[in-house]
Amino acid sequence: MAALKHSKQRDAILAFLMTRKDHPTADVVYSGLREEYPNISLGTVYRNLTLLTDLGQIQRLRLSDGVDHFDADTSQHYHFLCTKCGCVIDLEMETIDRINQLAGAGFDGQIAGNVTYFYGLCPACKKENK
Amino acid sequence: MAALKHSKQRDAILAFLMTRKDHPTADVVYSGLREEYPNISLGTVYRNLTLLTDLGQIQRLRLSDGVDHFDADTSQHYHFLCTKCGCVIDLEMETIDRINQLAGAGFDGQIAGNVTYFYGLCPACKKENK
DNA sequence: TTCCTTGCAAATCGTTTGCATAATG
DNA sequence: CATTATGCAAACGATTTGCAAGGAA
Repeated sequence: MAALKHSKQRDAILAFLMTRKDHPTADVVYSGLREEYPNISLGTVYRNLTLLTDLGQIQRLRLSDGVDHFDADTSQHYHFLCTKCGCVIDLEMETIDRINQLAGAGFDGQIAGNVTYFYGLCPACKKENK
Repeated sequence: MAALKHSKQRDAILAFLMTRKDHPTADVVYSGLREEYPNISLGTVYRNLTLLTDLGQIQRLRLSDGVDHFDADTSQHYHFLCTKCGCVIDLEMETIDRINQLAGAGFDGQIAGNVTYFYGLCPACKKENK
């Protein structure tokens, strides 16, 4: 198994993610880091985002917008995707993991977990829509 | 707005989808129809799957495996994705739409719905794993 | 005849990967 | 020195699209 070496880029990527709670995409991370690291490449960003995800230091959000989002908050929590502006917001709510039991009843396989996120209009778009 | 015309290909795609409950991908639909329609193109399959989805005649499942699956059953129900073999199975379970209320409490936006699916080992892979 | 739909191929988009070079331990 | 990480560009896989020709109303 690979013997992880330190890298400025990886640090910068993780640091960048920790400063934001809007769950940026790889491309946003890339653009955001271009200023401080003009030579950083998209490949490096992707490689490190995947690595950090595998290490459990960040989490990858795969919503239905077709682009992966990343979140430095690895605690269990739920997300909201705005169908109008596409923004992703954290939701404050209790766990709903008991739905796994509901799903498991009458199912012969083994339920390991669920993927759940909510959609609709974010506060800003809702206000605008009036 | 376009004035929908009839097409054999569209009929065949819908019919094919209705014969299967394994939630095939566009490519599987394409391959499956090649026998009866040797000249059908992938583009046509994609175009019609999207059209049928927009018409509400089928539903598109966007799971975390990176490939869209399609389901001719448009009634509300839940899906299970096997993390080992990648198969997609329907789950028999009551609605969990009340989680929308949980999500909406303390959220300023408007929750329109949720995307939820379960994952783990399907019956076959579970048995095999012993 | 109108114009929607098709087949085909090229294009797009997000993401991954090969390779030579740079950086880390 | 042994290896991992990087930058760059090319490769990828899924899906979309432009266009000329075919088919439905």
